[in-house]
Amino acid sequence: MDVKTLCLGALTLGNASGYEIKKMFEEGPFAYFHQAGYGSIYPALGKLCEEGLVSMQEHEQDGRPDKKVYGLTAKGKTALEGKLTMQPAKDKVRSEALVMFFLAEHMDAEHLRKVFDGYLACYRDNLECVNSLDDKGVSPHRLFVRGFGKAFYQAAVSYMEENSHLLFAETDLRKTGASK
Amino acid sequence: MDVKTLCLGALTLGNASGYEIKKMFEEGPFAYFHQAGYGSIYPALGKLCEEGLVSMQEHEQDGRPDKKVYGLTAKGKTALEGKLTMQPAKDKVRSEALVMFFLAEHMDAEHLRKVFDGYLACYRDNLECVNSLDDKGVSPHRLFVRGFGKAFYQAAVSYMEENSHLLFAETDLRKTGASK
DNA sequence: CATGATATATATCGAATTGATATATCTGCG
DNA sequence: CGCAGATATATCAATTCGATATATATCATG
Repeated sequence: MDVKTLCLGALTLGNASGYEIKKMFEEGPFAYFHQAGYGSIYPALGKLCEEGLVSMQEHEQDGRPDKKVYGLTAKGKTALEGKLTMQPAKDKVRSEALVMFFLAEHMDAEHLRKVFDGYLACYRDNLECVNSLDDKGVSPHRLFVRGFGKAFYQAAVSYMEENSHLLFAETDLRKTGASK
Repeated sequence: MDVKTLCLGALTLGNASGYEIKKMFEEGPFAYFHQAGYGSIYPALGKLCEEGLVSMQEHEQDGRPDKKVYGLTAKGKTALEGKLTMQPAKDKVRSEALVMFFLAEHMDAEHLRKVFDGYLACYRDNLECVNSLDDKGVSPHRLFVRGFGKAFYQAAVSYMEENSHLLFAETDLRKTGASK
């Protein structure tokens, strides 16, 4: 699934600028399961415009550069529906923190602790963030996706809270002599 | 974390060829939290060799091309330890299936069902696969990482089993007239 | 026994993506 | 008043992806 398809998908939520689409991947509805940066969004919108799959309207703004608001055309909607008939690729996770934990024996104990604390804090934030969303009026499909994210964050936080000893056991023993 | 660093990390598990490193990301220990393809692994190993961070030894083989087995040098181990002092980037998930579920209203009901069934089956496989691993003799750090994967897979499978109705509710109503 | 699929093994290449940066201005805070 | 952060578009080098090429062994299937 390329960024062009993702942009078409984002525009089904309503007209938006490149900047706003970026935010959908950063903090918005797509944040939990996909990402895209300016460097791929702006060229993608340009190409989609050329192909007639999206329309563009410039809104003058004082000071800031003109806002270019894109919208899905009928042709674009059809193209998106076509893309959605494919088989989705397998999920891809890339977690530098887990790589580091895996290689923890090559790490300084203090830094390991710092990385762990940051990682847990991050997942707690994510969880709190999803939990604070209002589900009223959200379509069941999207609640399914949101719930999936919630379940994942919850599982991650619980697991870390219950199993941190696996990462710190040896260090603790060395430092305190004995601790459970 | 670039592929060069990942290769150094993979080589801490023992000497390996590019092909074997790829498999570590495909089915092996890294499969659950990172990935890398030939197109990045082979150039990375070449560069690491030039920089003296890994050593290389060719093993003749009958028929198949010579196997090039790489090993971590002392300099390489130091370089890896240096890389592991950084702050890890945020986890990145990209799930085409979740994008599709999010946009399910634009999809054919039959295809949606097929995608869902495939997705659930895939996570069940993953879970079974991790559960069948033997934990004996594995260091606690690595058990932590493995357990994290297990927790995630378990959460995904349970969530999908319990909440599929959110994706199919409307369709079911249309087709059967009423079904809970 | 032939055929085809899968595994071993390295390597390359165009296309896509990342991540950082440049530019310019407004808003809100202390 | 200054400074950080938000708004907004855009580009670019470096990296990564995904597919493909090459060559052979092995294993199952009809």
